[in-house]
Amino acid sequence: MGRSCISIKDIAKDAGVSHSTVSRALRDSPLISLETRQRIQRIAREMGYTPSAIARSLVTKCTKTIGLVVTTISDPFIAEVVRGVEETALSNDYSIILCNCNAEPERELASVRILQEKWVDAIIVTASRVGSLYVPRLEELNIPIVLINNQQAGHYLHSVSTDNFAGGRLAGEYLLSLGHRRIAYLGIAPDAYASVERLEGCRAALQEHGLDIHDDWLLPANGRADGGQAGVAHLLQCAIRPTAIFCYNDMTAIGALQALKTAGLRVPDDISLIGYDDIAFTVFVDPPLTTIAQPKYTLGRRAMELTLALLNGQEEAGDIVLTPHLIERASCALHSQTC
Amino acid sequence: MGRSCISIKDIAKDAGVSHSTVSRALRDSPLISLETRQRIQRIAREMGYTPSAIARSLVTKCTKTIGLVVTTISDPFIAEVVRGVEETALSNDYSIILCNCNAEPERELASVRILQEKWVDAIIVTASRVGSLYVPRLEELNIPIVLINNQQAGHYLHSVSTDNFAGGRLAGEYLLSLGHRRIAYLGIAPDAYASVERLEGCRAALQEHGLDIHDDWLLPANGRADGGQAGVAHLLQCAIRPTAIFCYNDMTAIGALQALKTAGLRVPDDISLIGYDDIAFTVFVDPPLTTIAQPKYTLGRRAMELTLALLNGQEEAGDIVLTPHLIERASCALHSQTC
DNA sequence: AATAGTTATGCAGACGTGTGCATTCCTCGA
DNA sequence: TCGAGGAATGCACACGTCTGCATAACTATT
Repeated sequence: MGRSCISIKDIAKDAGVSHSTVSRALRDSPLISLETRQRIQRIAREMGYTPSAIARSLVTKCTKTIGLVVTTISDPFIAEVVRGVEETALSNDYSIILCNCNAEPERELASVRILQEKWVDAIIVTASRVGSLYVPRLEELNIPIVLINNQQAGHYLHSVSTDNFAGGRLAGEYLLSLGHRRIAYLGIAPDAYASVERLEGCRAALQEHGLDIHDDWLLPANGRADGGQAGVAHLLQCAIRPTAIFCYNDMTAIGALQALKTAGLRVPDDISLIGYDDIAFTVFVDPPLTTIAQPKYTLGRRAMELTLALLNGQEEAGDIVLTPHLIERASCALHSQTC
Repeated sequence: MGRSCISIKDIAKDAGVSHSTVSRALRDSPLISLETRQRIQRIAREMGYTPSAIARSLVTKCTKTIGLVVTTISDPFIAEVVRGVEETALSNDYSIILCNCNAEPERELASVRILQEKWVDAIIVTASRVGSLYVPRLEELNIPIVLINNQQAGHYLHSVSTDNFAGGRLAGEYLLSLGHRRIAYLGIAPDAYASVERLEGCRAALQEHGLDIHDDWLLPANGRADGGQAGVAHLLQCAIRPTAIFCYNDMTAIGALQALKTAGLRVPDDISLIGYDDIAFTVFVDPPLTTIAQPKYTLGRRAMELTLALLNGQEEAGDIVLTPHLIERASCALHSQTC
C-alpha cells in the first residue's frame, strides 16, 4: 500500500550530492554540469522516481489543473465540449477536475469550495444558465474564469461562444430560400440570451423580406424533447399552421418530430423542421435532422486555449465568438405555395 | 491576480496563538478549549480563510482526488457512468480528475503519468477495452484501481460490472417468448468479453429450447452505428433470414434499424430488433428500441462506493456484479410462424 | 603571485498544514 | 504544602520541491 515515495532526497543520497542539485538536474538547469545532470537523470530513472506535483504546487503556487464546471455531463452537447477542453488540456500538460452540478445551488457552492481548496489555476464553466450568486462567488477566487456560451461581464470573466444571431439568421434564410413564409419558433425562454438571439436572428432574416413571426407561433421550450412535444401540441391547435418550425435546439426538434409523427403529419412533406447544435444523434432520427451546427469541440478547445493564454498573462486575449453553420439533412423541404 | 493566500499563520498572528493551535481549532480538536476554538473559527471566517488542500495533501499523503479514465466522454453510455461516479465522489468530498484517452496508447501513458504525479488516491477506469500494457503500468502505482465493465485479475484491481450472460439470456428468452426461432446476433468481437458473454447467454436460452444460432447469423460489430448497418447488409444476403436480431448494443441496433428501413423492411413487423445498454436515445428512434438495460448511473456510483471502501481499508469489498433488465418498447413483435 | 571572474555545488529557508512531545498552568487530593 | 494529574497551548519538525545566496574550486588576467 502507499505510494512509491522516492523523493529527490533519496536520489541525492544515492548520487552523493545535495537535493538542490538533484532538483536542478532534473529540470535540466544549465547551472549543473552536463555530466552530473545526466548521471542524476539516469539514477532517477533507475530508482523509478516520479516528481510530486503536490509539493511542486505548494511552492510554485501553480497546480497545472483547471476546474471544469458543467450543468450535466449527460448532455451530448456538453460532453463534446468537455472533450475539446480535456484534450487540449492534456496536450498542454494540464489536467481538469470535473464538477457536475445539476444546476443545484448547493452543488455549485460545494464545487467552488473544492476548486478553491485544490488551488485550480483557472475555471471553465459550461452551463446553460449560470446561477446568479454563483459567478460573484467565483470571481472572489481571483483566477481567470472562462464561460462557454454564456456572455457575462466581469473582471476575471471571459467567454467563448457562438454567434446565436447569425445562427438564427442562417436558419431563417434557409427556410425562406425553400419557399417557407409561415415560420414558427419553438424555443422561447426569456431569461436565456441564446434563445432570444436565435429568434432575433431568424426574425431579422424574415423582416428583410417584409415578413415576421406570428405571435401564435412563438412557443416556449425547455431544451428537452418533452418541451418540443408540448410546443407542437400547441401549434396543432392554431387556426393557421406554420409550414416550418425553427427549434431552439436539436433535442427540442426531436421531441417536436415525435409529436408531429404521432399526430399523423409527415416531416418534411407536411411540415419542415430545423434544429440547432448538431448533436451526434441528429443523424439517427427519421428523417435526419437539418440543423444549425455549433462547433462544439472547437468551443471547448478554444476555451482551453483562451485559458492558457490568460494564464500566460496575455490579458488582451479577450472574448471569442465562433460562427455556426448550416447542415442540410432531410427534415426540410421546398414549400411552393404562397401564403 | 493570485490566490487569497491567507494561511493559518496569518490567523495565528491575528488571534495571538501559535499556528498549531489554529490548525487544531479549525479541525475542531478537543485539545483546544471550546472558547478558543470558537474564537479562532470566527476569525478564520472573518478573514475569508480557505484551507489549502495542496499543503494538507503533502503531509497527509491523501489528496481526496480520484482519477477517472474513460475511452471517450462522447459516448452517452460512458457519460452516464461518469455522472454516477462524479456525484458520489462530490457527496463524499472527493473530486475527480477526468482523463479522456481515446484508446490511444500515448494518451493513456500521459494520463497515468499525470495521475501519478498528482497523487490521486485511486483510479477508476471505464474502457470498453483496456490496453494491454496499460493495466500493468497502472498497477505499479500501488493504489486501488476499479475497473468498470471490464473484469480482469490483479493485486490492486477490482471491478464493477453487469452480468452480461444474464443480459444475453434475458434477450434470448424474450425473443423466444414472442415466438421467434430464427435469431441473429449482431456483435461478434472475439476480444471483447462482454460480447462473448452476451452471445453465450442468448445461446443458452435458445439451447434450452433445443435451438441455436445459425452460423450465418453471427455477425461482427464494432459498437457503432456503422457496424450495425454493415451487419444488416450481410444479413440481407442470406438465403434464410432471421426474424429477430439481438444487437451487441443500442448504437449497433440503431445502425441496423437504419439499414433495415433503407432496405424497405419494417421494424418490428418484418423483423424484430433488440438492443443493449438502454442509452437515452433509444426512446427517440422510430420505433423506440426494446433493449436490455444496464444500470449505468449505478455502475458509476457503485464503482465510486467500492473505491471509498477500498480507501478505508475494507479490502474484502471485492468485486460487484449488477443485474441487467429488459425494457420493452416497440422494436420487437410477436412472430407466430413456425420455422 | 595576487585578484577577478566563472562554474559547479551546497546551505538554508520557504510554501501551508499536521502532529508528537514538551511545557505551562491549574486543580485536586493527601 | 507538596505532588500528581489533567487541560490547554507552544515548539519543532515533517511532507517534497524550489531558489536566492554563499561557498568552493578552478581558470584567466594582470
